[in-house]
Amino acid sequence: MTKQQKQKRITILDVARDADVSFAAVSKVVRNAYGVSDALRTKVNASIEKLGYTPNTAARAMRGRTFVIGVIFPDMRNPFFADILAGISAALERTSYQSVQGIARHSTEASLIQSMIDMQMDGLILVGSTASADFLSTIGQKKPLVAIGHHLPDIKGFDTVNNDDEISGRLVVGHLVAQGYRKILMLSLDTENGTVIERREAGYRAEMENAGLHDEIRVVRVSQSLREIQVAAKAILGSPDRPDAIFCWTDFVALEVISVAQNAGLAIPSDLAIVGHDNTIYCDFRQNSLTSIDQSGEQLGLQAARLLIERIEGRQKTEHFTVHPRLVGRRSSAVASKSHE
Amino acid sequence: MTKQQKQKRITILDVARDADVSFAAVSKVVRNAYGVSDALRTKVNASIEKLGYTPNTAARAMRGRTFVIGVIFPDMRNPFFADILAGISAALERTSYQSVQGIARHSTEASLIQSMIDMQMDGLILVGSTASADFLSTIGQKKPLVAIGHHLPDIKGFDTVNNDDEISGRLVVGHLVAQGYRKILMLSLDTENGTVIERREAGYRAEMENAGLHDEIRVVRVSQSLREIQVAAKAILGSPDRPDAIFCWTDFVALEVISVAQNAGLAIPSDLAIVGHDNTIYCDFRQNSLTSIDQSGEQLGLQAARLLIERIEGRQKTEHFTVHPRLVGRRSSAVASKSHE
DNA sequence: CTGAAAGCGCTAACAC
DNA sequence: GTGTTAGCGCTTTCAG
Repeated sequence: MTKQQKQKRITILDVARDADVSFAAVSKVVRNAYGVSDALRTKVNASIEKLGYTPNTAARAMRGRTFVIGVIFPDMRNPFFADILAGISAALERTSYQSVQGIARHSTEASLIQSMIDMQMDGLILVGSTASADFLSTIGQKKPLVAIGHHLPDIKGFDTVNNDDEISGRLVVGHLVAQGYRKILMLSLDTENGTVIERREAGYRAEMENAGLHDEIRVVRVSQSLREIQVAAKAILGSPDRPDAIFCWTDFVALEVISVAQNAGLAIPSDLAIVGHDNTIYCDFRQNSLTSIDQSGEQLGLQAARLLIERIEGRQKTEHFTVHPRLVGRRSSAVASKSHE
Repeated sequence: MTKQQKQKRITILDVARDADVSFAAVSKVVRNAYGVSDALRTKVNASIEKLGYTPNTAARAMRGRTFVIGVIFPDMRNPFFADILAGISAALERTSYQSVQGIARHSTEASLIQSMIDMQMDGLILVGSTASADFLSTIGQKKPLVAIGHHLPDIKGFDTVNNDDEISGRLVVGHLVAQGYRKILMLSLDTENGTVIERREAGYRAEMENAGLHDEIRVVRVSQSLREIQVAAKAILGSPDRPDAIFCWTDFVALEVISVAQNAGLAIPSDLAIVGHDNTIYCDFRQNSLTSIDQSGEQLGLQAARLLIERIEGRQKTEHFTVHPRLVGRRSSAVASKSHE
């Protein structure tokens, strides 16, 4: 044990002594509880300020709320998640809640969820969770829970916030068809429980049918690994019936496809159009100029935080919130180049 | 309060009852404490397994360690941080410690640190903190603390892990000079307490002197905002004495400069060479082909976690660890194009 | 080797 | 309006 640990921290008792009131009075002031006079409040607040008191969250956790919520991401590399977090933070700013984040891949997600529960967090936001709806329902029974990007029908026991991914797929195909592309392939994610991805694929298929391109429907699913994406992209671009457009499930994959296509000597967008998803900050760079779907991560995060707090404060009924995507056209799909000035 | 909160969780008492031993015995088994028979241990572990018991971190926190450490990042958009986190996670995997993350800009950093202390985390790793050394020393007195990317001389009271940023600067200039560039400008960060950046600048200056390019030394400092970077890049590239090479303090800035340069009709690397820093995953894309400095984020994270745990377990003496950067050459600085196959 | 007992700092009834 | 009191689940002496 280090020497540091032995230092005594300022507790509610120190404040009470300093302000010359009972420690219960201090607790009430801190919690904004009912039944404290202004005089007392002022006096206590002065002492809190003077001593630099902050409540011990762990101790709070043993009796009631911690005012901490946990946010779990599947990885930290996708800049889209930063947008979601920005939305969550914005929503939390006006409340007394704080958030901490955790990063967990599929295999470690359950244990991270458990340890956040063990830390007595008041609620959880799961972003792009690959856990089953059943599992999440079980957790939802124990803790307020909101899932972003997990939209099976008829989910009960926890709230969800989602982009309308079917529309995403439709928008992309509609756009590409309008630009004159026909052989449109979707490069999708090979996931355990990819409900978001499934909807996106469904939208792609539906709109392809709609455009009379039934025979051109082609979906290739690969993992998140850069290596596998590269191999798949090369295979697709090297095949005799090469597509003339590729819709990638997320921007990062699209950027990799651009890279592979350029290495193969293909011109974008004349030989090949590429569309991504999430409209991350990299899309706008001239060297990428990537057409993408904007699903407003900030909105998703904002709504998730709102729903979670409602849950924590007592709502029982399940709610599902949907945001609507829009397409942002850039050069990678033959949209007339727009000046950045 | 939601209904969920009222559900009773499995406690040490339930386990004790099930295993028919005292609850103190269970505590000892869980903590791997000295003085429990194998028979008792087996019995208790069976009950723990059977009941699915996990210790309540908050309750633990009130008496001893939580086995949770907090990691604070300045933002979530730089993929370099993901590498650092990967290193930390790898180091923690073989221990009983877990980590949670927090994201804080300069103005919210102090309060996030405080709330992690309030949550009784056993230690803190600060990545790219912009807080003063004094402030961090104060915190270091209360909690084990390791800072990554904060290398003022003579720091006491907390450990640091750093890339040798002076060498970074030297490597870049040396490389560019070798490639025939002379008018090398550094696009740096305008930070409150940019000690990492200052070292990098120092290396740049030193090597410029060394190469007899004293008169070409030019450092431009801008904030992290995309808008400001853009404006600065345009100004630099539009000026009459445009540099023939730009060293950017981080890859993201370099990518933006590539974008602006292309929009301005400049060819890379013939009109302009660009070098980044951190060797993030985007450097390798054909459309960027960005020469960059690799400072091994994973190594930084690994060492930071190691030092932190040593501190938690009792080390008093301050330690500083340094890793050595290397340059990864790509097309943006005229290195012969390498095939990706 | 095992168990009993004393809190850690706080919240929330409840009593004054 | 304000103070008293009883725990929350656990770790950690200290007796047995």
